[in-house]
Amino acid sequence: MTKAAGDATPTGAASRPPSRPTLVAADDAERGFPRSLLAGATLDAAGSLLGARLVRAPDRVGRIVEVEAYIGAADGASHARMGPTPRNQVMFGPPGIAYVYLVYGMHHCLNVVTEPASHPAAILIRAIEPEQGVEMMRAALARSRTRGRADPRGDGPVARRRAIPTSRLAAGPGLVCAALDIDRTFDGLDLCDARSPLHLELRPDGDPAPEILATPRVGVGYAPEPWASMPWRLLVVDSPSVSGRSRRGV
DNA sequence: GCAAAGATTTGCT
DNA sequence: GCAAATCTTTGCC
Repeated sequence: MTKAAGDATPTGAASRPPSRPTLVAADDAERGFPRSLLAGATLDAAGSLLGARLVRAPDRVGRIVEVEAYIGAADGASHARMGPTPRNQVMFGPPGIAYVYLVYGMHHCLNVVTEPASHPAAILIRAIEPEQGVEMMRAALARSRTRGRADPRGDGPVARRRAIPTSRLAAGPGLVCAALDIDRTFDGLDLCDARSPLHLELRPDGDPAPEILATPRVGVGYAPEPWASMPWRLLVVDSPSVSGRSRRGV
């Protein structure tokens, strides 16, 4: 009876990894995001992703403004440092595939697998600037926030909250997934295929190349040096949507 | 089979 | 500015 109709959250599927969609389809680079941009060096690919669009079909779109690069098995901060496991196996596959995992037991994180198969690298999407489907993002965010929470005061958990500025709806890796309804069922999805419910689109022609700033990655203090200090968090300098609370993006 | 830590976010002091 | 919430995955006995 775990199949409740309303909330489709597969809480009971703990003992079994979620079924994955078909891995790499034919080469749809012509219509989707060019896989070749993700097959090369991860840091170059990360630069290509800034300014690109993340599309959640049918109508949610955001401009990618912050990413982090995890360059391979030797990277002491990467999940790939432990070798292939049930969780990270898609990192060891071909580029352009989504790697989605759960962190701290509650937040999902979306990565784009890079470099050829057998080289386990990926790029974490840390923040997007909402462009379309803002109301749907807002609703999804509210839903994820109140999920499973009691109502201790009785006046509604959301009642006292102030409205979140649109620019901050997806200003963090967990928020990106919450706003776009991304969970582990998206693990293994082809992000280069324009038919995927979640996919990438190139930066529009009229869009100028963003000014990029590099800083150390966030939350990787457990990693040995030099990995913990490598400036592999890339962000768009003038974007109001980069992660961080009251701090500015530096 | 059990224990520890985590690529985060939020709310309160 | 600090600590809690929450549960999966990994590492070790």
